[in-house]
Amino acid sequence: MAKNLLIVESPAKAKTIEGYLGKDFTVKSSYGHIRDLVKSEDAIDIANGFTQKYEVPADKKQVVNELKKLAKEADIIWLASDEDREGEAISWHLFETLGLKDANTRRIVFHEITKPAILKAIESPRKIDYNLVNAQQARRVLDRLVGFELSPVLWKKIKPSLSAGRVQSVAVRLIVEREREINKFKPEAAYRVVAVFTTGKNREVFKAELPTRFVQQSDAEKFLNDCADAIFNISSLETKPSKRAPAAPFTTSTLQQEASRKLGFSVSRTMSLAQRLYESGKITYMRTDSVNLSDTALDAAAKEINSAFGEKYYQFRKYKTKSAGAQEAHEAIRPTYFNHHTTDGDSAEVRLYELIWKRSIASQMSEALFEKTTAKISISTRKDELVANGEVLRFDGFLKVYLESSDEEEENKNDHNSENAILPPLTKGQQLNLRDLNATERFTRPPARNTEASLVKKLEELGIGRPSTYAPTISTIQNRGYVVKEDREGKTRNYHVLTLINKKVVKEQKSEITGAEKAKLFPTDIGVVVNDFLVQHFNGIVDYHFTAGVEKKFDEIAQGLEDWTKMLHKFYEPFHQEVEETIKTADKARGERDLGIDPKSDKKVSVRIGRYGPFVQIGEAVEGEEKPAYASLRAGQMIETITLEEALELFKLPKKIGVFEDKEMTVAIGKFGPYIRHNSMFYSLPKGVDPLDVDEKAGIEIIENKRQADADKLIKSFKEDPEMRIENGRWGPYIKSGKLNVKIPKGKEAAELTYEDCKVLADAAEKEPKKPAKKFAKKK
DNA sequence: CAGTGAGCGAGCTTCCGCTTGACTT
Repeated sequence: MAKNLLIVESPAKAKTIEGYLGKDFTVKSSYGHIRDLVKSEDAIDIANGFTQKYEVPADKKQVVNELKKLAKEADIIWLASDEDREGEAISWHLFETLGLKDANTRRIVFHEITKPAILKAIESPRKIDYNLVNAQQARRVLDRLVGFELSPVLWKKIKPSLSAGRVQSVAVRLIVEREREINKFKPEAAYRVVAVFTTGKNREVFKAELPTRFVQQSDAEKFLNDCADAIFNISSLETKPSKRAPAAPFTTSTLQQEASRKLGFSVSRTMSLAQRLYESGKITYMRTDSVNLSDTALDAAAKEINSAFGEKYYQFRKYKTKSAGAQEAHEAIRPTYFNHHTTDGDSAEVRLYELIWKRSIASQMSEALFEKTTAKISISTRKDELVANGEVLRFDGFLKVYLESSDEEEENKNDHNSENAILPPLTKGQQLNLRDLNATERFTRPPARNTEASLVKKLEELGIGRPSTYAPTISTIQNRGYVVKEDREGKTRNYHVLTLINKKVVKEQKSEITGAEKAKLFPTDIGVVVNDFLVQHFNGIVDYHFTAGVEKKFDEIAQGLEDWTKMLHKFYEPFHQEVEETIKTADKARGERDLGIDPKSDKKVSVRIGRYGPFVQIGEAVEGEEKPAYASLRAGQMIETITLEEALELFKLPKKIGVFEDKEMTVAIGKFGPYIRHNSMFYSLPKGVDPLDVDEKAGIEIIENKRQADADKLIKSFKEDPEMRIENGRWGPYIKSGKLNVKIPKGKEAAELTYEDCKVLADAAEKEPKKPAKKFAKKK
């Protein structure tokens, strides 16, 4: 029988440690926190020093019971939860809930899961640090008070079931404010001049650019004309060495960012893949804010670099955390075994593993060395000089395995930049042959919309949220409908290009797509209304620096410099006052906006949020008079930005366009685009057709075309039941039984199936359990 | 793939952080 019970937070960790400690130790996991505040209003007794009422949630009862039993049988209980605020609280909750005794309980901590680290920890146990526990309680209580007092204000003033909190509300605010910056942004055009020169016998080609841009087209044109007969010489040539150092190994946040940029993973996908790698022992813990590598890891990395790449590629490095709120209870995310350059598993797992391996290995490698060359080119007819930049890699160093990407790079990838190309051999004074010269109109860019990962980056910079909550927070603000992750189509924009051809300037107009977005975060109307309400009435809470401020207080509590109940009182009293005041005095917020007057009816046009979402209204509801006209906004339209014209357009549809086979045809726009409704059937309009242009004749044509296409698809129909048919689909034939599509089992020939065969298959398919509507459906 | 948009009232919603499943494809 084991004499010792050691409890950690994660079962995967428990398994590893059990292997290190031998049979005198039973190592178990608490699966994170084992208790939480009760859900009801009496969870916190404010008048009584913020006394808390805790309960063991249903899904934790089993764990707690097992731990209780094992604790009774053990001589010594080792509480080995993480060494941070939350970890200390977990130990305290375990102590309380399991009914442990001071005499045989030991609190130990370690930062890395290695045998020496754990043995060392066991040699120097301590007591539970109640200052740290108090800091956690203050954090927990403050979050509950903020969340559970603020949310009901929203239910009263905006809509039921809404939520607000210290973290999520700031996340939404970041998205709303970024969207406003983008809407406000006015792009400025200027001409960028690029010249292409040839040199030497082989007529090698390189590009040079004018450092200044011309706002006026006439200035750009004059420049080009001036160059028509000019002589170009290298006026100066400068070569400077430069170097680049590798990035620190991954934390949760940087892993999410790189996996998003390089692999296109959402933050939750990254985390669940990382969890799988962690559970199968391939990487260290994936929820961390530390950039530290353990000594054993450093040794292993050094060994691997020396043997795989050679000594000159190795460089010992120690990284310091940059994020203010870091608690560093774990190591950085790294492979468990540096000599495993790749791994098995599905391709996403493999790609994430390789990313982690490369980043970790590169972090202990030498700098990359470059030679940067800048050539200035004089123009005999102008004072301006053209500049050509070249970069030559002299030693690859860490670039042999890994190059960190950046958001800016993503931004610039459309801009055909000539920067950092390789220059041919050049000499000072050398005369160059001009091959091409043009001036292209370029526009300043609005600030970039956030991706999930770039939002995580900002939250981390502000010290808001923790590694374990970044992914859930991003999901929450989407699930609440405050923010949507969407693709949006761009708009066509014209720009001008001036080109010097045969010593004459030729003007050309070209067009490009601008503003197209893929998987970016957009605020919704309800997100905007909730945010504006919170900013107006609870500015202190949604202030970007609120968390940083309270974190400072929590640190003081943790150091025993501040009393946690005093701190909470100081916060709570004015906050609660604000809540009461707002409930009493604030108006209901519907985000209403007046767009102007409808020229046809002379009535007021307004938009606001209704029960079913945002809608436009023409006129006002007055008793005894005709009801106002209503129309819902379409996807991509927002209260804040819709114009009067766009709003009035909404009333042109649905439109009756005529009669076909004694039934009316109606054109409307639905979730999947414009369609014709006829005899309870839907017919999508062909792409590019304006629904307002569709008349009776065009409508009939569309319906007949669709019927013809359906007939072409038909393989077989049955007299017994007109709803039952076999059709040719994209992936081969299938049975269509009413609304249900049924796969044809392998080995059966579609054309030979009888009605009875189809009926049996369809009935079987009907009985099959339907997949749930959402992955994480509502909790009961 | 609708068009809707009044009011009342009971009963419900909601936070952040620490952990994994149990589900699909």
